[in-house]
Amino acid sequence: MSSAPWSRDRNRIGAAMLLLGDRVAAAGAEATGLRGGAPAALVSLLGWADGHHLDALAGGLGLSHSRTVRIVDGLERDGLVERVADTVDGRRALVVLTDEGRRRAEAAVAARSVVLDDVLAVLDDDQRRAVAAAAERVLLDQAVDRRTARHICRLCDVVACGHRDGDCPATRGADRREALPPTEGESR
Amino acid sequence: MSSAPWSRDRNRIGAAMLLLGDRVAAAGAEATGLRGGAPAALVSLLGWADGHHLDALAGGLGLSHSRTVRIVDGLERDGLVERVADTVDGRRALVVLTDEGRRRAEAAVAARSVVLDDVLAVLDDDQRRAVAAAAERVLLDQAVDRRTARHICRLCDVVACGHRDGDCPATRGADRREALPPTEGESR
DNA sequence: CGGTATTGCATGCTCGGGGCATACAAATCT
DNA sequence: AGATTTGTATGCCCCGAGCATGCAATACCG
Repeated sequence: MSSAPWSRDRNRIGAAMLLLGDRVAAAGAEATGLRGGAPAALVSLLGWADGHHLDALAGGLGLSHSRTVRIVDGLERDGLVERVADTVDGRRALVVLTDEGRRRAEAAVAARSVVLDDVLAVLDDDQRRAVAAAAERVLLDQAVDRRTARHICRLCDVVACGHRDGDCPATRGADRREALPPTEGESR
Repeated sequence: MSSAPWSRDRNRIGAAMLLLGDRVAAAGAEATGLRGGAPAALVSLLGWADGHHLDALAGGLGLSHSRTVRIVDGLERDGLVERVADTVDGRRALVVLTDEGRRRAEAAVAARSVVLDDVLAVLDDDQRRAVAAAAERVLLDQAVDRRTARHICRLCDVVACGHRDGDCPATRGADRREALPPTEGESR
């Protein structure tokens, strides 16, 4: 059997990607009871933004400052997040997860994993590994800077991702491009 | 090098998927000058919904009837679509693409292809084939019925997809589940 | 054949997400 | 101290999404 034309393969990849995106978004919304950018905000907080100031979160989410303010307002209203004043710089509002917020964020991450498992269950181990290797290559290639990397990783399970031990492809790709010292500690 | 744990692979697949989704959505919006569900509506019209009534389009897009009405309103206002009365059933408003609408829809499909090519360019041929094979399997597995299949295919390039010659994985998957005669022409 | 139910489209309304422009507060510069 | 910069919050608007409802055409049924 000769291989299908690339246009056909390409289209299938796009369709499967769209399906996964829909499912993941729905799962995140259901697991947190939140919609729009709020689930991603929660997960990003869990991953890297906890205790950071509001603008850093906005940058990582790829949202405007004002939008991020409203999202944090909502999370605070729901008791998932607290604003604490930065003792060093009084202008800054540091956003910290509450215990309940952490639980919700973890639930969102878990829900995403469940969906991915479900959708990918039909593949065999070799296929899953092949897709993962391709994904790693794509991430290394596409994460052109740290801000982009954080945006890509806005729904990541930071532990699984490898963020903690320097194995996150997006971060690695970004560092390579920016020629930062690879041990640089997450800049502002 | 031993293989990475599945949780790590899974997360990378999810991240790459999210990246692709963002890029495709942005490209569709830019190519059409439209936002929200409108680009998908155009592409679905081009693919299978041209000349169908409004509710069919709503079902395929996975949107409410009223939302679809507004989207069609907008497309009509922009001269991309026309409502024509169904001569058989006077209640129905058939939605047909104008020439300009067809051009826009084709532009959206092309933009999606460009993005997919760009993102996947870093892979070698074997990897692309492997990912495509995995995508096909996922689609066959996940398209549980025709409505779902159309939703999955709402951004598809219908020619490349294989819709026209019975090679669309989503449609095949749906037909298998619904045990419909495989040669059924599904409306249109 | 006339009345009722169903189907299909359109519209008013509300909710919420998103961003822009702006106002305000703290810190830094000169 | 005043001026500028940086960070946050708010008013405003646009638009996407759905629900409930209204209305028209068709289909069903006595």
